[in-house]
Amino acid sequence: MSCKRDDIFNAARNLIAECGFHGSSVALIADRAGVGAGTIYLYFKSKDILINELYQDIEKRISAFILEDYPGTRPIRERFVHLGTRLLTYFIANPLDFRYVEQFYYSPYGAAFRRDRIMGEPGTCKHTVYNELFEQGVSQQILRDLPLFVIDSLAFGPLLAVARDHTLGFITLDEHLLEEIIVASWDSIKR
Amino acid sequence: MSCKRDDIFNAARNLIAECGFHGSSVALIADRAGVGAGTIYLYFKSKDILINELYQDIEKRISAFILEDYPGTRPIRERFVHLGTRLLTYFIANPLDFRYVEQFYYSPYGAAFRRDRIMGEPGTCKHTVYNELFEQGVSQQILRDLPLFVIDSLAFGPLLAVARDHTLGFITLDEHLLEEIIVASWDSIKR
Amino acid sequence: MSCKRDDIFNAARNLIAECGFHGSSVALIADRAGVGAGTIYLYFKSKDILINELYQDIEKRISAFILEDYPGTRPIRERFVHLGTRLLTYFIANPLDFRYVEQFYYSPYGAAFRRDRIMGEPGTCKHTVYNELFEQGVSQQILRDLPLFVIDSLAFGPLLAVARDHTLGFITLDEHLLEEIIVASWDSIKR
Amino acid sequence: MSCKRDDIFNAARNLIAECGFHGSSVALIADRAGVGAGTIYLYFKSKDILINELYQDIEKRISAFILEDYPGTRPIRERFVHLGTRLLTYFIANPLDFRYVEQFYYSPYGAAFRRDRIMGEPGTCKHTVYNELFEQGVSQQILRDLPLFVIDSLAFGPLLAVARDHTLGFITLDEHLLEEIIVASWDSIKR
DNA sequence: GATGAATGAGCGTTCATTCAT
DNA sequence: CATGAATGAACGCTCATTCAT
Repeated sequence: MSCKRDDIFNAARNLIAECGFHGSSVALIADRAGVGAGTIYLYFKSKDILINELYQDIEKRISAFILEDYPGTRPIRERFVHLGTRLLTYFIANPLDFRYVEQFYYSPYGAAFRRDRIMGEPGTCKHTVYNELFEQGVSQQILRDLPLFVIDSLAFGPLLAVARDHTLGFITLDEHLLEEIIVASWDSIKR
Repeated sequence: MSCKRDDIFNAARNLIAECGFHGSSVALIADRAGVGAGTIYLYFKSKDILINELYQDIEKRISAFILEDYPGTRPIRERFVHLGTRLLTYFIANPLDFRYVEQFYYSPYGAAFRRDRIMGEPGTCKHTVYNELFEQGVSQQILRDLPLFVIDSLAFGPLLAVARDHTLGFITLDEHLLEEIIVASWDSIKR
Repeated sequence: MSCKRDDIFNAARNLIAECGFHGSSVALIADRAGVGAGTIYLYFKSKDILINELYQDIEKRISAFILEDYPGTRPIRERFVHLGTRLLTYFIANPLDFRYVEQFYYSPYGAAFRRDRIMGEPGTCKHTVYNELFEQGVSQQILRDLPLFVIDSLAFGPLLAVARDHTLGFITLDEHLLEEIIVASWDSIKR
Repeated sequence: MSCKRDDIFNAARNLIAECGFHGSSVALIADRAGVGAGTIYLYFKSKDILINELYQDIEKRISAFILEDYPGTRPIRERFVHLGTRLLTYFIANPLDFRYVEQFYYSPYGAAFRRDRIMGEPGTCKHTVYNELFEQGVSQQILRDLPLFVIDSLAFGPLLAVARDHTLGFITLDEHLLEEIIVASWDSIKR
């Protein structure tokens, strides 16, 4: 048994992942979700809001997945490997989520979203498990002494790039390759 | 003295960099370029063709810039540092080019463009100065023994990520920071 | 009680009859039909399709009208008089239908339509009640021994011409005049 | 040696005959005429005026052709046969003129043109050689006692219809067939 | 005279959104 | 709650017309 809100989420994600925002009209999303076009507006005030809430929904699921069995008290490196591995694993298992996130991230939607999130934070930067990890790593002199944003980019930039190669079929990420990539990523941030 | 074609290129790049493809109608581009809407069609057969030619134009300029003084006969590492540094330097100096390229790259335009380019190549993969460098690096056992696509992603994924942070104003890339980032990137691909 | 599809049909016919295809934009048709411009596309995939379906609709109504009480077993002459009279009567009663059909027929739309129809026919030429009549007439040596196309043109060329004069107000076709014209037309095809 | 005005006339006639008014932009006409687009406006105030003047030009040439050797003092029938034969002969020899005239005639251009011509006449109807002929024919009780417009339509309706069949390739008008058609046409107007 | 680059109103069409049912 | 017919503003694009050269 499914609820219409989820049907809409799934339809929107699949369609946008495949066809982009431009190729995904509300009517098409409604069609694929098996609901009337008007119904979408019962659950979301506008298409933009649907797009944003869908992103946050996926983010939440990703977050939940990578935090499963998170070894929060183990060494920095082990924790990083866990997070990186889980993230890549998630994207490999859920290529549509990856495609959607990517489309969102690099569009004006993503720019606005990030700007809002950063503006909305009272502290110096958003507080996530990554940031906590990187902050500790820097202060313990395990990671390079670089701004958190930079470490973030060094660490996840390559992971997202290989995830893209994988979803586009340019490479096939097996467990072994995945491990090597995580290690390489670690080597770029560790002191 | 300016020519209308360049005015249109600049207006399109600036507007799309800021507002995305969706938010950049032909009328708006024409307005900003200070020309009539019809004039755009004197220089470009369609909006799509304008978008693609603009991308190729920027790519050409980037390519010319990073190949200036390229030390093609020096060690792998030095060559890599040159390329990475020049690339980031270009993006810092031309943030609108970066925003445009990024939007293009992750949109259906970019997907189609890459598909065409890969299909059009007779060899196994496109031949660029990067690939040559990475191929040599791998065969000389200076770089990790990973698929070229992966090395590419490891090397440039983080560079593009920090360029993004910079253009969004999250960090400020000075010469020193830039150097550290390039080194970090090198550390993730070197053996 | 009216349905929007019919409203659009009527508005399109009236406007095109008066102003031609060129002078009948979708916006104008929608206006006259009392619907939004987008509504037209709920009922017709494109303006071209609207134009073609409208023609076929009128053709069907004409066909139904002239075949009413058709004395299919009576002499050739009587049958011809029936068909000619009914046809002219229809055009007199529905001058907008006549103007539309005429515009359609002599435009590229009509050329394409006839081409398709002739191509689509398995036999040597389209089978209509006219052709059947003329074929019989020729083989029974009641009509001149001329190609069917020619008999067709001899018979209907003048009828359409006088219908045109009537709709333009140059003449007024009363019952008596109509009868004389049909007889004249008959005289040009009979042996 | 050719003059630009004639080049434009020819290009316009050929293009419109083939592609209709809709498919014949000023730029295309200029191209085919081998002149600049602006040049057309040196010779014609607007596209509409070009179209109308072109029609009148063709009409004049047709008129000149059918009046060659016109046996103005011979019996009505002979004169009619002359006019009809010459008219059909002209259209067979100049199919592009026929196609143009036809397109013009049945479009709003033609309707307006005829209306203007009739309005412009102080007498009951326009004075042409046809009308003179038909008037005499009626008053001498050689032709049916019908309004001139009707005789006109009876006489020329079928001729134009067979000319159309010929230009479309449905029939081939040789000298013999042509003669039979003229006779048939005569039979419909003669008493 | 002759040009053709430039224009912008207007085209056919799409689609996010609304609302009567 | 749910619908989908209806909307009209906005889209990409065309083309008759103008005007600086």
